[in-house]
Amino acid sequence: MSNDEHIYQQILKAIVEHQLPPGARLPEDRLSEAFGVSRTGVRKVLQRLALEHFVIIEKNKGAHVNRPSEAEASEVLDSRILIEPQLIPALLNHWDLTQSKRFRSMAKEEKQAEAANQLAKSIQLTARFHYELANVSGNQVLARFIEQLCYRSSLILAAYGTRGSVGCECGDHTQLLDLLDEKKSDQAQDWMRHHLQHIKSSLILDSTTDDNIDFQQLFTH
Amino acid sequence: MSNDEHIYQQILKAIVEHQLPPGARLPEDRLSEAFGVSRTGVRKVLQRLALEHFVIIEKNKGAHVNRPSEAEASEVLDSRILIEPQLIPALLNHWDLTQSKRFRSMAKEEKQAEAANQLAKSIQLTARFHYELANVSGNQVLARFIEQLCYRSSLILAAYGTRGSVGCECGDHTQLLDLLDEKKSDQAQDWMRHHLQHIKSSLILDSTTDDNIDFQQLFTH
DNA sequence: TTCCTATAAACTGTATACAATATTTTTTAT
DNA sequence: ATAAAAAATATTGTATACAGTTTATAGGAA
Repeated sequence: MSNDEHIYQQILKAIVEHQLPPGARLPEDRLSEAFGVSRTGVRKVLQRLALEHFVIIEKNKGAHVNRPSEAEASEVLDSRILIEPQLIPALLNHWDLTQSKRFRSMAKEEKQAEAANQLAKSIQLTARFHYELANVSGNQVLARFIEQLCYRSSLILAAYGTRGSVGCECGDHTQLLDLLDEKKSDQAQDWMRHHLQHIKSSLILDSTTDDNIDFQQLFTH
Repeated sequence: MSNDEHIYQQILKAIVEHQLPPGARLPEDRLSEAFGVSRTGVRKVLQRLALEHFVIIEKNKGAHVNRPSEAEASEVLDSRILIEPQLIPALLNHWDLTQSKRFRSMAKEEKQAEAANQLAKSIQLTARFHYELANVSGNQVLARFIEQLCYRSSLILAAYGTRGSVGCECGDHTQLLDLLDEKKSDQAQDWMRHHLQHIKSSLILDSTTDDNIDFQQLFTH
């Protein structure tokens, strides 16, 4: 793996696993020192992360971890709800025992991570289950897009997730695998739709943001 | 518009409108001279274009305009076929006379550009019709993705399009607008699906690439 | 104290320098 | 004349320098 890619993966992982919370500043000096490269290298990575909506870069103010708006959160989930179920027919064309076993082992790992309260690992595996599944459909272009949306969803959970959100998201992926094994395309699609809808409704999207609190309403009763 | 954004738009335009054909090299010196900035600025833009699949950057070899593989071409069109029709229900929620007029004037401009054989303008307007339509659906995340896919489609046309492809792609967008005005959601979705399918099948995806010609088969008859 | 202002420190934006790699041209031997 | 080898040129990758901007700190007046 190239050096840039390594730095990219490290920072993305830290953001997605909520080590770097939304709003956290990312000074180029500190990062270049941490990774042992010049600012040139980290700037490149930060610009990529900005294009992918994981960080925001403001002119002369540098980069900070994105705090997704409610609209963004909603749209990312809606996009997944629209696309992921649609991938299932193509996915079933490539579905076989090997795939089934692979995903079952992933689902098992997920449950273990969740049981052991390993938040970071749990988040990582949940996202991975979805985008690896998208990948089986065979359309790389869509799979890459879904991968991005899964990572963005992890970031959204950091901002709007309830305590049990990640566990919720797990739901139980083995249910889906059962339907896939039985080639029940329509039911699998419905399951996926409801699964994602469930995640979306577990978010707290009630337009009370930190920096825009209506004190008048809050203290007048 | 920031300076970077200006350079980005200029180069993207040149690629999408087939001024810079697939395979064309993009030396940083030449570009920085042309735009009157240092290499730093153009590198940033080239890296963005690479992430978006408009150019390919090879280590120590620099950037050249991407020549999409057949698989990529096929997947980009398939992605549009999957998503764009699905956007129509949401789109109809925001559809009114103002929108209708706006798009009819765009469709008219398209026809004129095509009639006048203005290839570049024609390509630009055809892509724009689609991604502006996606934008009306209200989901910015999906709309931005569709915008990318539309531009990539233009690049794909440069590589695999037949002479009449661009004209073909125009089909007649006013037909769709008629269906939208009548709120015929299902028919509009079908129209969109067939429209995109038509564009896809107009491409020449027959695995005979320039650098892999089977001379044996070609001259043995 | 609290607020405003001035100064200092930290940080980003852009250009440039230099080393490493690739490409082209020239030279040399067969 | 052709092909291989060597030198010269061009191009990219990375670090660094410096100017411009923002943010933090300190000092002084109400």
